[in-house]
Amino acid sequence: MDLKKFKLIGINYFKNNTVEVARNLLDCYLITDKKGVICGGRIVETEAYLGFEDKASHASVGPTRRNSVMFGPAGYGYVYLIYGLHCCFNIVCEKKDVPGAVLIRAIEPEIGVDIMKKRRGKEKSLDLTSGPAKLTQALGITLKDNGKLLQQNGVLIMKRNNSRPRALCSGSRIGITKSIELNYRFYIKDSEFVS
DNA sequence: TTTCCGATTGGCT
DNA sequence: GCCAATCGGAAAC
Repeated sequence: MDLKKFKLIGINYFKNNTVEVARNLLDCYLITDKKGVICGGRIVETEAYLGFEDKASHASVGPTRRNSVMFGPAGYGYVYLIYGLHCCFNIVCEKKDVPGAVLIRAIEPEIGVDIMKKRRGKEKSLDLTSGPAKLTQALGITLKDNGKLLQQNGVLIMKRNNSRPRALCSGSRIGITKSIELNYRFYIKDSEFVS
C-alpha cells in the first residue's frame, strides 16, 4: 500500500487541549500497519474525555490501574475493554499528569477494505468501522496497544493532501449517563458512518 | 471477596 | 425497539 498521498502527524500534535484535538482529528486518517498489513480510513467521529470535572471520563475518579495511561504523556494509546467484549481506542492528550484522551468512534473505510472485511467477518462497508469497537476490530487494534506510543506500534495518524473540507458538528456524547451536558462529541455531518 | 455495572454490538421480537 | 453476552475495574461490605 502506497501512503505517499498522506503526511504523518507527529506526537506533538497531541500535547494540546483534548477538546481541540478531538475536533482537529476529524478528517485525519487513522491507519494501522500490523506486520505489514495496512488498513484504515478517514476519521469522521470523535469524543473528548477529560479529568475530574468530567464525570463520564474514566479519569474522573483519579489515577487507577486501568486509566493510568490517561495521566501519562500525550501520543500514547489508551485501549480498554468494554462490556467484557469489545475494545475502544483513544489517543492520550495534554501534558503528563493532566488526564485527557480522544475516543475514535468512527472512520470511513478506505485502505485495505478486504482485510477489514475479513477481520470483521462482514461484507457490507457500513458494518466495518461505524462504531468504536467495530473499528478496533477492523484495524487489528487490541488491548496490547494500551500504553503504547503511536507509530511505534504501527498505529498512525495521517493527513491527506488536498482533502476537501466537510461540515463539522458537535453534541452530547453517546452511551454515557453522566456529564451529558458537555458537548464533547464531534462528527462530520454528512458521513454515513457516524454512529 | 462480593457486588454492581459499563465510552457496545448484534441478534431477535 | 429490546435485550443478552461477558469480564474486569472500582467500590461496597
